[in-house]
Amino acid sequence: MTVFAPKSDFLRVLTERGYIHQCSDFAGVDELARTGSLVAYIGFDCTAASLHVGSLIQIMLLRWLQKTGAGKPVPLMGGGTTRVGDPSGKDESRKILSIADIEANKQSIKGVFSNFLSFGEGKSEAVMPDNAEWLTALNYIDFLRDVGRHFSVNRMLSMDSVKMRLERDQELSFIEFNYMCLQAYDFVELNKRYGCVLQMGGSDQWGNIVTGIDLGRRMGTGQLYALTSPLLTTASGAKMGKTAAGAVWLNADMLSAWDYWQYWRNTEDADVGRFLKLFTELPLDEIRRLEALQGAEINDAKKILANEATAMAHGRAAADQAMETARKTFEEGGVSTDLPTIEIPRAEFNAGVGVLTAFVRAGLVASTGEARRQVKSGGLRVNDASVSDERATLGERDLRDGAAKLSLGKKRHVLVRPV
RNA sequence: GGGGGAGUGUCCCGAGCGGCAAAGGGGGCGGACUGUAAAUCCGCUGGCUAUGCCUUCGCAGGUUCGAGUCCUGCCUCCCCCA
Repeated sequence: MTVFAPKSDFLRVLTERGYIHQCSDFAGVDELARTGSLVAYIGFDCTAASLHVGSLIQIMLLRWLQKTGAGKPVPLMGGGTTRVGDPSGKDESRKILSIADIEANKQSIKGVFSNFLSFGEGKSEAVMPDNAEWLTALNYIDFLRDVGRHFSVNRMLSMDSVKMRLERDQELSFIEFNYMCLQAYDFVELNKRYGCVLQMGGSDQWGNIVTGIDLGRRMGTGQLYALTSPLLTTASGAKMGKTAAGAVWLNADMLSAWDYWQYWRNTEDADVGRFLKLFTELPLDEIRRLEALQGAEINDAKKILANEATAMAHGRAAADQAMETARKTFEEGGVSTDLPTIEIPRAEFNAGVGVLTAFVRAGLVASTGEARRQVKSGGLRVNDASVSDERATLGERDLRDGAAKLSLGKKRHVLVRPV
């Protein structure tokens, strides 16, 4: 990357913290950011009911834009484009979601942003449009005449997202092939509506974004800009945001603050510094101190990472509570009443609930068969005592403060409480 | 339209002479070692009221004591020819 000394706080922060993969024109973006007149958007798919950690870096871009006073963040809901499906970076066609599902997903996703951005009509306050607002109103013939004529199929065929599919003989439907045209058109439309001149996104979006810049020039928007963030993987090569239990969702109703905190707490040593820079707002000199910690001491840095990241997504109170629960559970080996809890009717409990069944009910294992296998390898514990008899039952003697602690492995704990 | 090939354990890839709950990977989970890390090593990786029973190899039939494996039809995908 070329050496560029940004004058704006926005680009300086992004550069220092490692958010930038490519930018079409550093100086141009820098100047707009410096004068506080940078309107920038990032599109978000509505393919699931929540965004996950993989989108967090994008959300942070918008947050820094607002926080540094560089301009107006525009998180764009892809209510329209999600009906089409983006082929970028995907091997296979995406299944097409129903319009009702997309709408429900959109509503659910909207909530996340209020934790990260402040919305309003002010110059640096965020707005959240949905591209369904203009895309669904398009008339096919008009669109072809006004917009379609600016696209070269020759060039579209040479784009990585398309080329990859063609080379591997993988189906690329016409509807997906059109995705980039719609995304490009979004950029132009947002320019008209909000004076938006910068589109940001993951590095896999570079082609789509540049296509939008190009369309803008042909349709008279004036100069537009692109800025992409690196595609994040963990130090050992795994994609960000996926765990055994599934994606690391940002919505509290899909992943509890406790589990979210644990996700960050379990960061690999080699990632701590990088993640502190990207996913917290701690000052850089503080981060340098934390990432320099050696051996077991780096656990302190991970706790701070978990705390800061959780506070941003779920609030400071939820983060503090997760930390306290973790302290009691892991450092004192005790029972925190704030652990995830399931309830079992008193009568059923008194009649005797099999341990295997209890672990299934707690959601720690998928079936009694799996529970049985875990018993064999010593993975199940009740109140920290290893389960050796698969026919044992839970009873009054297992209750501590009215609940029994079931554990799978060393990290996953659930309380069972008779009511 | 004609010819050829493929679809396997509901995460993925992939072997499979008529005796198959089905080889081997990857991923994942558990255990050991540690620091709730990484790396490494070991075990497990259809379901159940469980020495048994039930459901699995694209779908539906058929042959057979017995079918992932053989036969027929259908669906989907790929390649070659038109």
